[in-house]
Amino acid sequence: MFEPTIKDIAKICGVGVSTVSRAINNHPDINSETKEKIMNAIREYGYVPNDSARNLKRADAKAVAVLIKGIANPFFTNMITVIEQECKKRHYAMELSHIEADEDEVDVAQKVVKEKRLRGIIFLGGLFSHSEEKLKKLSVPFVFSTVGSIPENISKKQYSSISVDDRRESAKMVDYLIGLGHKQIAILVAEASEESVGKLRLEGYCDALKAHGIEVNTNLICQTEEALSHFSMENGYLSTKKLLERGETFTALYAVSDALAIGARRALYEAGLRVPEDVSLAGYDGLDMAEYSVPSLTTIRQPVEKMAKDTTKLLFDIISNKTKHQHVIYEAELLVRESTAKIPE
Amino acid sequence: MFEPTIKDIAKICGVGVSTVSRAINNHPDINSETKEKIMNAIREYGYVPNDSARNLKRADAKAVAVLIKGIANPFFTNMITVIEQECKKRHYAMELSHIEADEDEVDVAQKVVKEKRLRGIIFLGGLFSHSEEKLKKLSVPFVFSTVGSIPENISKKQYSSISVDDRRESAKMVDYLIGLGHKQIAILVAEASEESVGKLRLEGYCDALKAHGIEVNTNLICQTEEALSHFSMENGYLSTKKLLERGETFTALYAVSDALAIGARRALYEAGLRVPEDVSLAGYDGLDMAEYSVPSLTTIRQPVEKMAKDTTKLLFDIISNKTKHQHVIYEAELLVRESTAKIPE
DNA sequence: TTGTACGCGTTATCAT
DNA sequence: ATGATAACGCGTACAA
Repeated sequence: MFEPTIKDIAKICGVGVSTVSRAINNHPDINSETKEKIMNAIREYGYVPNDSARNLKRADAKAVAVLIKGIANPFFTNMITVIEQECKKRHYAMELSHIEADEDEVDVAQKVVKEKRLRGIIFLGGLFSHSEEKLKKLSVPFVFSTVGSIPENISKKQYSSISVDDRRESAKMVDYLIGLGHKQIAILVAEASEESVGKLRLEGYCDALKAHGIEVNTNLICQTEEALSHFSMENGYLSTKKLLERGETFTALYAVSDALAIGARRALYEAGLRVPEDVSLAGYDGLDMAEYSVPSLTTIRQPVEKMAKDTTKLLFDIISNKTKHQHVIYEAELLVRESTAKIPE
Repeated sequence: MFEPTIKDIAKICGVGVSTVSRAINNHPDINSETKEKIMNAIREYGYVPNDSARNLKRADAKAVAVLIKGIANPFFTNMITVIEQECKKRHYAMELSHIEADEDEVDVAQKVVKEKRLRGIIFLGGLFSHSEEKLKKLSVPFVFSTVGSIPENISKKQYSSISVDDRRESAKMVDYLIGLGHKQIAILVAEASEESVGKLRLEGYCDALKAHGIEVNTNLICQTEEALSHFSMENGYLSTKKLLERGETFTALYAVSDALAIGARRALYEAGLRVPEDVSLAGYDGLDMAEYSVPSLTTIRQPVEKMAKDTTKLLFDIISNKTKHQHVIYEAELLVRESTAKIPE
C-alpha cells in the first residue's frame, strides 16, 4: 500500500512542495489552475496530510482536550456530544481522555498538553484541589465545567469555571421536600470525600435541614464506600438496600444523582415501599431516565446543553484572547414530578 | 512558560540526546547512574516527550482507533470503557472518534489512519455496506464489533468481526413471547433502514412469527422516522405514543433496545396500561437500566464485557500477526424478568 | 506566483 | 556506554 506524502504529490504535479502546501491550506497566493491540478492529484492518489508532522511544525495543533473524571456518569455523555459539535464548528479536533479515579488530573492534563500540543483544556466533573503552583505549570488556558469546587486560595484569574451552585441547588431540593412535610429525609450520597459534588450536595442537604430547625440525623446519611462507580444505578440499589436493612425510618429519600435514584427506586420497590405513597424519592441531574421512569423522578435539572455550549465558547474566546477568564454560575431548575408527594398527616 | 525538549534535558545533564532517548525508552545499553541522573532532570523540569515528533519518527504510532456510530447509545459506553482499559494494558493509545449519521465510515477511517498513523481500527455499531475495493484502501487491520451485518460478497479474510446473531437472538425473544401466549406482538424499531441491527432484529421478529404461523401485521411494526437518536428513551416514548394513538391492539410490545423500551414503558403507563398485566414489554441489550427499572425489563443480554475484551484482543493479535482474521458470533442470553407475563386466558 | 531549504522534536544508525 | 547525525513529513521564510 503506497502512502503518498506531500513530496510525492509535488513531484507528480511537477510543482514544489510549498505549492502543494498552499493548495491544502487555502493560502491566497496560488494560481487557481495549479491548485485545481494539485487537488485532483490529491484525490486521485488518496493523499492525507500526516497530522504528526503538521502538529510538529505548527506551534499550535488545532485541538483541545476534554478530560473527564467519571465516564460512567451518563450526565457527561450529553455534554461531550455538544462540546464535540462546537469544536467541529471551529475546525478544531477534540481529544477525549478519561481520568481514572486515582489519577491526578493536572498531571494528566500536563502530559496531554505537551504530548499533543493542544490549545486548551476542558475539565469535566470530578473535583479540584490543587495548588496554584501546580496549576501554573499548565501552559494553556483551561476551564472547569461542572466541577465540584475550586479552593478559594487559587487566583480566579488563572482559570475559568462553569457550574451550578451544587450546594444551593441541593438545598433547594431538600427545602422542597421539607415543604412537603417531610422531616425524616434520608440522603444517598456516593463519593462524599473531599470537595466533590457529592460533598457539596450533602452540605446543601444539611443547610436546608438546619434552616428549618431539623436536626441532621447521621443515620440517614447513606454513604457508599464501595469501589462501585459513583453514579451508577447499581450503587444506588445496593446502598439503599443497606439503608433499609439497617431499619432506618424515613419518609423521603434524596439521591444526589438520578442514576442513584433509579437504583434506589428499585430497592424500595423490592422492599414493598411505594413511591411516592410510602416514600418520596428525589434525584439530581435531570437525565432522560428521570423523565421516563415510572413514576417520573423529581429532580434538579442542570442546563446541560447551555453549559456545554458556553464552556466551549468560553474556552475558544480565551484561546483567541477575546476575553479574560470568567466564572459563571448557572441556575438549575427544580423539576417536580411524580416521585414526590406530601407526607400523609 | 518554558517547555523543555529532549535537547534541553541533554544539555542540562551534559549528555547527548540519544542517551536521553535511551533513558526514556528503557533501552538496555545505558548506565544506570546516567539514567538516574537523566530521569531526575526530567522530573525536575517537567519534561514530557512530544507525541507528534515521536509518531513522525516511528513507523507505527502505538495507537488504535475506535470509530463509533451512534454515541448516544448507552450500550457503547460500557464497551468503550473496557476497550480503553485493554488498550492501556498494552501501552497503546486509543483514539475515540464519532461518526455522524451521514458520514462514510471507511472514509473517516482512512483519514484517521493516515493522520494518526495508527495500527488498527475497531468499528463499533452502525452497519456496513461497502465495496471490497474501498475496504482494501484501509492499510491497517480492522474489526467490526457489534456491527449489523457485512455483505456476503466481501472476502472474510479482509476483516474480522465480533457480534451476536441479532436476527436469531431477536427471534428468540419473540419466540418466548409467543410461548407466553401472545399473538399480537407489536415491535418498536428505530432505524430500520438498510442493514442495521434494527433491520436484523425486525427480521428475527418476523421469522419467529412465521415459524409459529402468525401472520405479520404491518400495523404493529412501529418504525420511527424521526431525526431522533435511534436508541433514545425519547424516541421510544414518542413512537409508542403514536402507536397507541393509532388504536392498535397488542398484548406485547417488543422494543429493539432497552432505552426504547424504557421510553415505551412510560408511554404505556400514561395510557393507563399496566406492565405486564395489560401489556408485556421486552427490550434488547441488557443495559443496567433494564435491570433496575420497575418492573424490571425482560431483555436480551449481549455479553458486552467479553465482546469488548475479545474485540481488543483479536485486533492486537492480528496487528502482531499472531492470528488471521476471524469471525466470532456470541450467544446472547434471554433474561426473563418482571415485564413479561403469560397472556390471561 | 512558485520553488528551495531549513527546522520542528524525536528515534535509530553508526561511529567512537 | 555514549554522542553526532540523518531521517520522519510538513510549513514557511526567503529567494527567484
